[in-house]
Amino acid sequence: MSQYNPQQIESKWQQYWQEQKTFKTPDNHDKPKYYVLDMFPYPSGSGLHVGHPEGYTATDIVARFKRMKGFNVLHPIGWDAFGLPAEQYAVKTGTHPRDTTEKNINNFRSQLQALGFSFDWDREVNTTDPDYYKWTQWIFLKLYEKGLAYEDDVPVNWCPELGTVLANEEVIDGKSEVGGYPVVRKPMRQWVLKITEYADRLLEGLDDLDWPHSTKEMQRNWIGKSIGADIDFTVEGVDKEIRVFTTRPDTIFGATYMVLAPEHHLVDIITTNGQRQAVAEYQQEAATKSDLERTELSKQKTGVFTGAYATNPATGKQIPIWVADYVLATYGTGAIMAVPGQDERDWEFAEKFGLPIVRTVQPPEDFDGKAYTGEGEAINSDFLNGLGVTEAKEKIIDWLEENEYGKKAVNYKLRDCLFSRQRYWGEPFPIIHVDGEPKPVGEDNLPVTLPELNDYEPTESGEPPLAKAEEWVNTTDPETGKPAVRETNTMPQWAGSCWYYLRYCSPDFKGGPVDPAEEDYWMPVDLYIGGAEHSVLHLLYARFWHKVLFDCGVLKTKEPFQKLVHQGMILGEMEYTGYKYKGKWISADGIEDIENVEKVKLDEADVGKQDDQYVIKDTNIKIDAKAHKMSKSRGNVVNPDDIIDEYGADSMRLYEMFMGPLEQVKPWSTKDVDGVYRFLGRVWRLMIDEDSGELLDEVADAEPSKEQLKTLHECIGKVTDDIGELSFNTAISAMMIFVNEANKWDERPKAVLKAFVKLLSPFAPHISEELWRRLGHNDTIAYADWPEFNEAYLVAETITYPVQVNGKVRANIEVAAENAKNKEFVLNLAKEDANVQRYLEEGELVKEIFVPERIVNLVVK
RNA sequence: GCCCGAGUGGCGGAAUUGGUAGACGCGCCGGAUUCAAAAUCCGGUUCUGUCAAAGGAGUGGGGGUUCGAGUCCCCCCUCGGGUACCA
Repeated sequence: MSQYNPQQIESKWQQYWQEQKTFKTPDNHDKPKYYVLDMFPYPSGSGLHVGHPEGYTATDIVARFKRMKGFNVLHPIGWDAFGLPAEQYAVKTGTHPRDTTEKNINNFRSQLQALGFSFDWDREVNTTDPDYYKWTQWIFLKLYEKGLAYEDDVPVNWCPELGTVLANEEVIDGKSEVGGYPVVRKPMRQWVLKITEYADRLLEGLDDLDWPHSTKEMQRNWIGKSIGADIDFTVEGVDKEIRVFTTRPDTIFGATYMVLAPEHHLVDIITTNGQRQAVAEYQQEAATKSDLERTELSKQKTGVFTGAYATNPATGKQIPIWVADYVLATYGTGAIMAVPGQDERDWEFAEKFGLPIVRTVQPPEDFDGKAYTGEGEAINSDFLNGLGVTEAKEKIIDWLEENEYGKKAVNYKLRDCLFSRQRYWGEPFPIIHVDGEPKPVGEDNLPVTLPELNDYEPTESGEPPLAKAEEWVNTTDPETGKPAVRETNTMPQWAGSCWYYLRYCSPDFKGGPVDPAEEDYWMPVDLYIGGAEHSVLHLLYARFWHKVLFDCGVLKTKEPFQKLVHQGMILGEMEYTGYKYKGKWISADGIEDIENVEKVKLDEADVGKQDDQYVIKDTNIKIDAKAHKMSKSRGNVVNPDDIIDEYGADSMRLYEMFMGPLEQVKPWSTKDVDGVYRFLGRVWRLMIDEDSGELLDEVADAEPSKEQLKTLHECIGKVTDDIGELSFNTAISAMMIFVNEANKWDERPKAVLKAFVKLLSPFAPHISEELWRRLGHNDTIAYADWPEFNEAYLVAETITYPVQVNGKVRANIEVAAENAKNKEFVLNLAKEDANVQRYLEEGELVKEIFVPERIVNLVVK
């Protein structure tokens, strides 16, 4: 008895690969290289979910394919292992985060190995390893030296109860997501990275990258470059000017008032005594609102008059200055000239507070809205009248510059990024404070390692946990011998992931983050696969660091990731939900309006379909049918281990690739795994006698027939092309077609079977290794030559032409290959067909369409 | 609101980029094998119609271009993702 037994085969070959170090990256640079990278995982306690293997299988297929195509392949993995969960667990249990992390990594590693991924395990990196974070710190020092890392008081979401700073998404309605404690905006001393200095280069660099359009677009929006003008308005009676940024300087004649953000530094100076109290109250109110609240409550504009006036430099008129929180302190100059005629927000505000509105762009006749933001001729604008928006902008900027009222200016939405966290489990900063001033510790003193602590909670005064390690904190400046205090903040989780792809090139290099020769050979990453949730932050920060290291002369490449692909999320199984009210089924529409509706999960067998609606079978009671995101709380999480136990890793890999296009969101369906499992069974039985376990008698050293070669080469062509385009689902389909065909053969030439096994091997490596061995090879299939596609074998003896009359197929005709391109011959044959003739008789033949080897269309009137 | 992306059988999806819509798989129906079942194998499976054919309809809806449209153009609807007072 020797049926296809994945469990046996898979552990055998996984062991073989490990012992033989089959996937060790070659040390020499004698071949073309290919660097294929996955976004490395955070090793969480719950282990792998089915989303991880999706991207990893895709890259593994490409890695294995490229090896067989003769490339030196770098295909590494590692761990993004700093982070909050291990620290929170430590606070609760006292377990050192290092121990938790190590345990989780071991679990992840064995899960990944059970899937048969061809990672080079000798190149594993771990962001929490001092040998790794030494270089994270080293890069920070470079940033510091270049003036790109600085300390600043930044308002952060401070939660006194939790004693920590929270990210915006961790704050809900002014309360902490965990525990529901109040959160306040509080300025704290933080490390900040000056990413804004690279805004233009980060924008321009996108052009040449082979990335999803939407991802590039998101980065562009995030950087948010806008071109306009800075204009200074003088304040009446105060020797101050207010600078505004505007993208519409052409509308300045319609600027009927100004607005300052509540935090603007001039508010206190210009406010008149009469308005002082009202303004102070308004500022107080604004301070207690979070950014989110300000925008969410934005339906109603609020604001107060400062009592002060400025002069509009274009009109010479006095315009009132208001304070309102719809102007953000953090964008532009924190002040605007308000042009209600051409700005919806200004219109809304002007309407509410009775401020004058002047149109300076002529709206089209049929325009019935309020503010008009489109193209049009300038009106009410003196010397700009009659000009289009673009010309008016140019002219007014010239005028502003001549009269020294302002100048052309560029602004970005992008802000410098907060780089410190008040936490333990992160990279310590290589910074000491001497006489209250920050000072780098010097390269020779790296790494600055994390001290041991007894507990991981922040101090009562809200200082980070590291402040408790007094012996560590209090040190001396090695240069001057003066007493010094170590920085007690740590770096955020994303620090380590900004450069890990570089470390893989030379994981043991002692002279820097990456060996220049290795970087020169391996970089850039040729294919990077990971989730779309990292479209902006990770990918932008990594590009930023990369460019900084380029400027430092550490790197020769300008961009890290040449081609990027996002795998689509895998949702849970389709769920059918019916609704009951007072014990009776009710239709799914309109249930929002009814209270006490009972949700009932339905089995697929009880579901029917009427037109486009899902219904309870044989009724017309509508139900909901939806696949949801996998989540513990929903209880629809699929564990890869279970699938491997039942079907094997090869089936798991194959199924995830067969589900649909890699980039698409798709619902999981365990019963569909049966399909690919059966396919592998058929592959097995194509060659192996299940009774004896030996090769079948049909498997022979015979010359392949023409037909067999055609079947094989159709498969080679399709699979080769499809891997190149990451269309794994159709590649698998092509292999299924081959096997369905080959199973009919009485004689199965070894040469054909071997070629097929090679095609299968990147997808289902374990069964392929096993069959390769049984077909008479003693070495691994991993470096076998990829089969050469030969189009000559595809030539068919006859070609079938569909024959249309007026665009509808009325017959199919067989034409011998030698006549297939003979237009006259084919058309005559087509017209002879009895059914075609019936339709030709209905009128006069006016046109004949002949597309060689495709179609015939006869047009009759 | 704005910016992307997508709508194809009962389900996941395919379609050489303008050339026979529904490949491949799941499910379902029928048959073979079996004492029986599992497993496996063979056949069928968009809807409608028919003993069978011939036909007719059909890729979210409406219009258009074309000999020919799932594919190209215009308008609309629905769903998914991102973003949100960025002046």
